[in-house]
Amino acid sequence: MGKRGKSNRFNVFLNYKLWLSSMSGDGIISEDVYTLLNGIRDKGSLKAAAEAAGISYRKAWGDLKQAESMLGYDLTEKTRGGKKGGHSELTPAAKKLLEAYAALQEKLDDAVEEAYLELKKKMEN
Amino acid sequence: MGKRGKSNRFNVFLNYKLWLSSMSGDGIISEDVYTLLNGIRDKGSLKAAAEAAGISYRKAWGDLKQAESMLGYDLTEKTRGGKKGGHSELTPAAKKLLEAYAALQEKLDDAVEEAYLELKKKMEN
DNA sequence: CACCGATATGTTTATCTTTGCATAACGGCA
DNA sequence: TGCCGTTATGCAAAGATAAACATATCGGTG
Repeated sequence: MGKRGKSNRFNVFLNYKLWLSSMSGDGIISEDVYTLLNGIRDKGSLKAAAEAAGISYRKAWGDLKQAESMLGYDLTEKTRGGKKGGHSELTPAAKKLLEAYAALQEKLDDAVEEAYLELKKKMEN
Repeated sequence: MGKRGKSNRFNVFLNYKLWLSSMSGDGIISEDVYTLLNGIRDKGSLKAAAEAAGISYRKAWGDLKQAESMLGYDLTEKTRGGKKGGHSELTPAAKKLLEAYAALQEKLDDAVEEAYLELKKKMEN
């Protein structure tokens, strides 16, 4: 089986994180927000979406509020009271954003995977 | 000049961050480490590199140590004492890593820029 | 109308990250 | 040998971030 290979393996993973910011850099729409929006679409409430995402309701609510204020339009339509206590659902703009983001993420996942393989190859020889 | 355009501009920027981690996810080589390595190559000392990067020496030293322990080999060769008090320089492995990383970053910058334009186009119509 | 469960929001705690401080070792040089 | 500037490292202090807690509001429903 020879003696090469196996010697200097580059055993690390390449990770990345995306986010949108205002031009001043302060406002942020993080990956958390996308997760939340997905959760809201699936569950119909911010509370349930926050639980599913593993973050506190307080933070989920704050993140969402900031995202909406940064974009300048609503991502969710919320109601209080009613038979189920209230609910939240996505606006058409939010649906569009989710769709566009999913495409973006898929493309970047591929690019990162490819770049990682190249990095690995360079580091292993 | 018509009335379209200008109405719903998607005035946000797409940002991203890269890092390497061990398979267990704990060890991390962040962008800070690459900045530090570049600084060490240019300045010849970790102290100067940390200052240039705008982080404390304490953190710079810790980050570097962790990166080296995670990779399993040294990225810098350091000496204490001597005429200038001591100095640090990159190992060949670190130079290789910097080179490979620069290529990776360039490729991903392009991919992100492209993805951003697509996202923008989708969101603006 | 009292209750329920979700939204809405301020306030306090806890957790995590980074800085700052202190101290030691090192090795040329005056 | 005493000084200088850098590496090396522990530990306490400060800052940033998120969780927890505490209320208040709302609107169907029993």
